[in-house]
Amino acid sequence: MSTIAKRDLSCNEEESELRRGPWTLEEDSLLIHYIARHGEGRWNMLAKSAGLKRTGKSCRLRWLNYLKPDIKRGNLTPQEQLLILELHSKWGNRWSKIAQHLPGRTDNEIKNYWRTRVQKQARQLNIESGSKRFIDAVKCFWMPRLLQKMEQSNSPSPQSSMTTMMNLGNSGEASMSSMSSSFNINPSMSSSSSPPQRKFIMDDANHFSTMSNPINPSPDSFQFSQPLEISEHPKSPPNVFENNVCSYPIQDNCYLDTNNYGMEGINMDPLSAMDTYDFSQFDFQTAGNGWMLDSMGDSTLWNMDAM
DNA sequence: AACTGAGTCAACCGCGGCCCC
DNA sequence: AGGGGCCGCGGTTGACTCAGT
Repeated sequence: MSTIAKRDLSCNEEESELRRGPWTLEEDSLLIHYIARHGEGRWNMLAKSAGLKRTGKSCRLRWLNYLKPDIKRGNLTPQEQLLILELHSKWGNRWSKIAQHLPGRTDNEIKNYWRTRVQKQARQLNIESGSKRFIDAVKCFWMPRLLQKMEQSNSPSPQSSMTTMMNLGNSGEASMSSMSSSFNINPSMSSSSSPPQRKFIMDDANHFSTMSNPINPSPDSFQFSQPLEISEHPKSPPNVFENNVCSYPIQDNCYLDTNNYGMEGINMDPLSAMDTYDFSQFDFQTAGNGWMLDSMGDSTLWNMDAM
């Protein structure tokens, strides 16, 4: 008899005993109290000893994904979303590995986020998630918008949430190490009285930097591990997807140039000429990339509020 | 108010790796 | 070496919620 058949048999034998479906409060309470007394692990034995008519697997899942005290509730923050996008670009669907770098978030939650939010965007763009084109779209549109959202939510304490993000990243090997980045964000570019431009720097050592004046740096509160990097931005309407370079304004007030899968290339220098820029002016280089324009012109896509 | 379709997320399932005997 | 049990991971499902009509 095959292993699988044996497994099925053993499952059938116990099927009448075992409960399935949503957990009740009583079951939750049993599990919580048992783990409080005896600790977690040995899930099959735990299930029996605790008097739960559940499989060890089910107990483990319930504990790790729902009952464990340090689990965070609520929506993923833009910082967490950004980290997920970055780590997924590096590791793919290694949800548990990604989750290790988002304290309080479970692999299940991250996986659900990816499937319901990220893959939804891919479907709407009519592209395959995980494809080169989709990765480009994530890098060129989604990440910068998250960054901008972070900046907006950061004020009046601009570095706090970014610092949080970097701390998250410091928990392991991946962190934000690939995000040697430099980008400027000026959310109020379109207003006549622009606030001081703020520039963010991320380096290979997971150090995050911010400064109010990139020309004459005066650090707000940060450490440098490398000389400040000041990115240049193009002064003319960009080419799009030429030699796989994604280079165009991402919003009225931001400009993005990326030529790789990391965030190394992200520049979000405000570009005053882009204030009134209209996506419809774009002359895409290749017909094959028309998908991007079509979809990006739709303001309902890549809407961070919907994430 | 009732219906419907889309979105969300907890839970289940199958598989593979690891460890012990 | 290999069989069996346990554990963890990633994919999938289905119940529930909510917004739109």
